[in-house]
Amino acid sequence: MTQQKLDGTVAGTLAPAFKALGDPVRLQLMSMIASADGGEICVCDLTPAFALSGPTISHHLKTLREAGLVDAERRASWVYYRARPVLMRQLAALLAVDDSGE
Amino acid sequence: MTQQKLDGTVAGTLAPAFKALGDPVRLQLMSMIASADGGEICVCDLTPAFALSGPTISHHLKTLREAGLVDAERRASWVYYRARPVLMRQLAALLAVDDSGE
DNA sequence: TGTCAACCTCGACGCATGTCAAAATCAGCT
DNA sequence: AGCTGATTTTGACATGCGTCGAGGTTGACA
Repeated sequence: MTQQKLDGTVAGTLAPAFKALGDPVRLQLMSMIASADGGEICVCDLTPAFALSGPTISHHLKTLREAGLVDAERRASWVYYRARPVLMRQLAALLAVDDSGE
Repeated sequence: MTQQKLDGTVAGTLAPAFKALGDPVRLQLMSMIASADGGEICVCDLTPAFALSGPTISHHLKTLREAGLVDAERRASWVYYRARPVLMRQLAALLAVDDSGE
């Protein structure tokens, strides 16, 4: 009887992060940001990679920001995004733990 | 310039799985299923663990099923759910890869 | 001060989602 | 056949989400 129900607080914290990754556009944005050379990438390099309007990309980036998956910093005219690996590691760890019983 | 945009097909396949995990209830359901003793667990053991109606739990289980995260099998009057670790490993691997540049 | 480019916010539009009660299905039992 | 319990489906409702165009803010530069 090891039905380990995840703690409600943990679930409430991690679920929004999974949710933020649950959109193909945001998943691709996240992969571009996380694998960017120098650890960061400008919005002006992200936007033209998609057939979507600027506001829509901005909205998705805000979602990733609010989920705690990325950080943004303005320098001069450009805004640079970088990944926050701590949270990503938590997500990966949770999936691995779920996996352990098999 | 390693802005590795995830392939659109991959993103379209994996995003729904992340999306399915993007709800606290489903995340807890998933943890109970994945860590269940014997690798499987009955719906009748899942439902009372939440302050939600039976139909609502059934709906969330269907979402997990359609995302490819779990399998269901009916035996006698009861339906048993078990995790599909292959997909979970893909998700974990993607997060780890994103992480590698840091 | 004015102008331009980059980026974000606002308001609106359809569509998807979480939830429930009610009804349907399924399997065992009498 | 009929009853009972377990699970899913259906129909409905309110809320949330992805998208866009229009407008606003910020910073550089002349």
